[in-house]
Amino acid sequence: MNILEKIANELDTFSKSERKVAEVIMASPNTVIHASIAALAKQANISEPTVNRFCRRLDTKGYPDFKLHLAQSLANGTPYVNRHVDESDTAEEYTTKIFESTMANIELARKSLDSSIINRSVDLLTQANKISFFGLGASAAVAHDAQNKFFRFNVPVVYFDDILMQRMSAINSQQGDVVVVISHTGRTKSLVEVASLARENDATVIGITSNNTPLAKECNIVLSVEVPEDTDLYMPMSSRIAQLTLIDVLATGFTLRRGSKFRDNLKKVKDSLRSSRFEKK
Amino acid sequence: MNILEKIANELDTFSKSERKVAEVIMASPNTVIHASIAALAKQANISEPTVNRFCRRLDTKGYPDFKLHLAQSLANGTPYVNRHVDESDTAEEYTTKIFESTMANIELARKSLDSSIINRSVDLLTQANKISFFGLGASAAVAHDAQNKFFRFNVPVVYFDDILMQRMSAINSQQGDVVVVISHTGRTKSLVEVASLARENDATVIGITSNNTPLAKECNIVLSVEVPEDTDLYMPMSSRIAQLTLIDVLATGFTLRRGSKFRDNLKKVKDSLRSSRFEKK
DNA sequence: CGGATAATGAAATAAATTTACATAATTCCT
DNA sequence: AGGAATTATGTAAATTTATTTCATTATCCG
Repeated sequence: MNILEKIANELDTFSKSERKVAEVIMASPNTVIHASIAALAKQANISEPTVNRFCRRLDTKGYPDFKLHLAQSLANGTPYVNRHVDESDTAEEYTTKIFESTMANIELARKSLDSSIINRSVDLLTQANKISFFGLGASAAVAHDAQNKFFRFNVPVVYFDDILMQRMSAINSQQGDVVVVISHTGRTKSLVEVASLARENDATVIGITSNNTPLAKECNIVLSVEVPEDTDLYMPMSSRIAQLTLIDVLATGFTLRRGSKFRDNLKKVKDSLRSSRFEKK
Repeated sequence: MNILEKIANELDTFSKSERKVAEVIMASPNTVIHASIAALAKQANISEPTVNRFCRRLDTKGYPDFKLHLAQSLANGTPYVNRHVDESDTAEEYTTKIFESTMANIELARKSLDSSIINRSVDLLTQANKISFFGLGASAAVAHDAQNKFFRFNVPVVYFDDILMQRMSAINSQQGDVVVVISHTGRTKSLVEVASLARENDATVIGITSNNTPLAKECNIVLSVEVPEDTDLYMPMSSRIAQLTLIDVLATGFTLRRGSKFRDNLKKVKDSLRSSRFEKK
C-alpha cells in the first residue's frame, strides 16, 4: 500500500510525537525524501530516535528504508485518484481531475473484471449467428461504438438506441443470436424487459452492467463493470469509458479466436477506407 | 527521466568499473535499492568510491540520492505501457494489455492537451446558439455520446453520422453556431469538406483531431488529441476513449461556466430519469 | 617508449543512523 | 487522588554508512 495513505490511515494510532512527524511528512513529502533523520527530527521538534521508531511502526526497516518507500509512493505522482471537480477550478485543474478520475475508474473496472467470463463471452460472440447491441442514453453511444467495431468483422451486427426497435429486435431473435445489453445502472426498466424478451426467444443475453441489478438477473452472462456511481454533479460518468474498453477487449478476443484467415479479412476492411482519406504527405 | 533508462543510455560513456556497477544495478535494481554502498561495491567487485562517482555522474547527489531516484524509477512498476496483444495471449493477458494501453493513451492525450484552448472552446460552446457534433465511423459514436451529454444542458444540440445530413446541416449553419468535427486521422475527406462548408457559412468550427492534418487546417480551433496510431491489427484504437474524455472535460467546463442556476436545471434532468428505473432496494 | 591524463582503490574522515539506557509522561488501579 | 506500571521520549554513545583525500595503477597519445 502507498505509505502516505498508510500514514493518513494510522494517524489515530500514533503518539503525540509521532503525529508531529506524520504531519511534517504529509505537509511536504517531497522535501522529506531528501532530508536526513536529523533534519526531519528538528523540523518536527522531536528527537531522532522518535523518527526512527515512527518508521519502524510503519513496517519499514528504518529511516532510509522509510524514505525509499515514501519516494516510491511519490513516484506515481498523484496516482490517478478520484478527485472531485470544484466550482473554482481552472480549466487546467478540471481537465487534470477528469482525466485522472477516468484513469482511476478504468483501473477499478479492470480489477473488477473476471477473465473467465470474458472468455465465455468471446466464445458466445464468435459462435453467434447475429449480434445485437442495445443501450439507452449514455450507453447508446457505447452500443453504437460496439456495432462499429464488430461490423468490421463481417458478422451480422446491429445496434439500437430506440426502445421500440430494441423490443422488436428482441422478439424476433432466435437460437444462436447474441444480444448484448449495456446499462451502467442496470435498472432501466425498458432494457430489463428487452433482456427478458430476448431470452424468452432463445437468444443468449450478455449484460454489460453492474452485478446484482435487475438487469443482471435477466442475463445469461454478466460482464460486471464496477465503477463508482456519479455522486458528483460535475463529474462525468466514466462508466461509459470502462464499457468501451471492455468492448475493445471483447473485440480483440473475437479477432484472436477467429484465427489468421479472418485477420486478412480485417486488413482488407482497413485498406478499403484508404480512398476516403487524404494521403499523408 | 527514468534513471534506469538513463543508465542504459549512457552505458557507452562509462568506464570499465562503472560499467560493472551499471550491470549489477540493471540486473537486479530491486536488490540494489536495499543495499549499502559497500554491498553494491562488493557485488560489482569494485571499490566504494567508484560507486559513489558513478552516482554523481548520473547527476545525483550521492549514493543515497541515487537509490532514491532508482526507487522512484522502479515504483512505476510497468506503468501503463503500450504493450501489444500477442496471438498466444490468454483472456486475462489481453484484457490487462488493452486496459493498460488505454490508460497509457489517455495519459498521453492528457499531456498533449492545451488548457487555454480548452478554455476558449468552452467559451465558444457556452455562447453557441446551436451545437452540432459530426463524426464518422468510430468517431460517430463519440459524436453520439457528445450529443447525449450536451443534450442534458438544455441547449440545441444535434449529431450526425451521415455524410449527407452533415453537409446539409453545415450548409444551413449560421453565425453563432458551433460545429464540432471529430476525426482521429483528420484525413477523412468528407469531414474536411463539411468543416470547410460550415466555416463558409459563418459557423465556428472546433476540431477534435490531430494537429497538422487537413481537417485541423479547416478549423477555427483544434483540440488536438495526440494518441499513437493503431499500428497493430489486434490493438483497438484508443483515440475514441481519449476523445470521449475530452468531451467530458468540455461538458464539465460548460457546466461550471454556466453557474449555479443552470446546475439546478441539470439536477432536474437527472431526477426526471428516475421513474424510468427500478428503485434501488 | 614516456609523459600526461584518467581511473581506481585504501585509508581516513565525516555524516547519518541506530542502539542502549535513562528520564519523563501517561495510564491504570485501588 | 496517589502511586506503581506502562509507555513515550530524549541523550549520548556506538555503529553503520557514505564521502573525501590522496597515492597508486592503468590507459591514452605523440
